[in-house]
Order: sequence, then C-alpha cells, then structure tokens
Amino acid sequence: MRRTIDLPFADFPGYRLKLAAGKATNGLSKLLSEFDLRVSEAMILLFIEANPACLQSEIGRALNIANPNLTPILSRLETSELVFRQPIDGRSNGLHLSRNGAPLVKKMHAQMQAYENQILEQLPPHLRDPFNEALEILAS
Amino acid sequence: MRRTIDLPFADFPGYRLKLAAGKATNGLSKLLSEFDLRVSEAMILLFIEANPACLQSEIGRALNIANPNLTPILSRLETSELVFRQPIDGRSNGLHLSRNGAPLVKKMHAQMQAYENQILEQLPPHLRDPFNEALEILAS
DNA sequence: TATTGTTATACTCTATAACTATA
DNA sequence: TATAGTTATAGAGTATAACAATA
Repeated sequence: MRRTIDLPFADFPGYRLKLAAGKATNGLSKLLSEFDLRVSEAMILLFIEANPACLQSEIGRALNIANPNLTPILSRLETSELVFRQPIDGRSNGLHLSRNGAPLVKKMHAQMQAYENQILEQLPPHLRDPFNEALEILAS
Repeated sequence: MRRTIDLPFADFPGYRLKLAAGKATNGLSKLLSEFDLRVSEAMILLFIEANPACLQSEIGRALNIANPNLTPILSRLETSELVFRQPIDGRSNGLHLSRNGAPLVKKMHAQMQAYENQILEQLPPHLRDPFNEALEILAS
C-alpha cells in the first residue's frame, strides 16, 4: 500500500488558478505548434490583426511585454514573413500582417477562438457566467 | 485623443485565467520575498512540512517539477539550513524541516493561508462556490 | 524631456538526454 | 528492470540598465 501524501496547498485559489491556467496554456501551445508559433507570438499576431499599423510599444503595453523582449519576437515574425514594419516617422514603425501572414492569422484566430470556447464548454452552463464574473474581478 | 486599441483576446477564458493566476502569483512572490523564498521553494517547504520524511521524487510528482530541476532547489534549501536530508537507503533520502526551518515555515504557512483567503474574499460571497467548482473542473 | 526602439545581460521556470547507483 | 538522484544543457518568459535616435 502506497504511503498517503498530503497536499496542503490543494485548496489555495492561487494554486488552482495556476493549474487551470497552465492546462489552458498547454493546450493552446499544442494547437499553435501546428502553425509553428508560440503563445506570445500568436497573441501579438492577433493584436496586429485587430490593430493594423500599431506600434511595437502599443503591443508591449497591451500585452504587458517589456520592450526589450518584444524586439526579438517581432524580428522573428518579420523574418518568417508574417509581419512587416512600415515606417511612420524616424523612430517608430506601424506593424502590419503580410500577404502571407493575414490568411494564416485568420485561420489561426478561428482555431484559437474554437479552443477557448471549448474551455468554457467544459463547465456546466450554470457555472459559466459566475466563472466569468469571478475572473473579471480577479484579473483586473 | 488617444487611438482606440482592440484586445481581441480579452474575452478568452485562457487569457483571463493567465492574468488572474499571474496576479495571484505576483502577490505571493511579494509576500515570500520577506522570507527570502521563491514560490517554488515555499510550495516545497509546505509539502515537506505536511509530509515529513518525504522523498525528492514524491515532491516532484506532487508538484509537477521534473527531477533535474528539483535537485538545485533542494540543495539551496539545505544550504540555507531550512531542510535536511536523512538517508533512508543507499539511493534515497527522507526530507525534513530543520529546527530553524520548522518555525519559519509555520509562520510562512500562516501568511500564505491568509493571502489565499484574501484572494477568495475579493469575490462576492455568491460567486465563491461556483468559482471553486469551476476551477476544480478546469484544473483537473 | 519624454518616447521609440535596441543591445546586452541575467534570473526563473521548464524540458530533455545521459548518467550513476541502488532496489 | 525500474527507481532515486545528479549533471549538463537548452528553450522560453521575464526583468533591468544603458543606450541611440527622434518627437
């Protein structure tokens, strides 16, 4: 008989949030690996899709990514020809999806939306609104 | 007037879970910095407190930490004299809180518990049970 | 003076392969 | 043959300081 193990933090809301978030992120990573994208890259692509001509600094503020960490990510997306930079003035560039990038992001967006819907559909219907309300409070 | 920014993923449950989990973890990190501990170290200490003489491999399975990553963490906790290893047989050691470690962990445990209670108390009472139920489903 | 963007650097967490020693 | 533990290594996320160029 196996020794009993105690998990003293099993009921900590923070711990359970982290487990749930990790599970969601892992599933998303798997989905995105078919597009050869990481989660951070996919979020950035969705942001550019929704906000054409946005600045790198706007992405950083919206997604809470520090500017020094954004530079290499955008360089990769530019190298893989999903995104291009269009000079606005001497120091800033508007970011756009390329002709290759736009349809790929559209397809990826649809799959991400379906995946996120599945997360919520794991819950019985009567828990969905309360769960969203709770997350709204805890995430703000 | 500032340009309008669209956040196409603002309603993704996975994204909001990650935000909420991140906020909880940041607060916990801040609390633990007063003990000069990181979150992973604190979890391990709670586990040893609840399961004296546990093995490193048991910690790894319970907390989902790969064995190679556990070795340096436990070495640090041993160096800072919070934990000691007691040989069980030729290949495994039972882990214990030291005389210094036990009271410190007890104090830290109480503060962590209070912090986690505060997270739930941010929610209006009628959302707490549904939120816990939902997390139970999504984290499993 | 504040903002945009870059480089360099470092720390944490996570992941895998290869290994020793023991049961 | 399976398990406990270690070492080395690498990827990804995150953080800060210092800097150049521009508004």
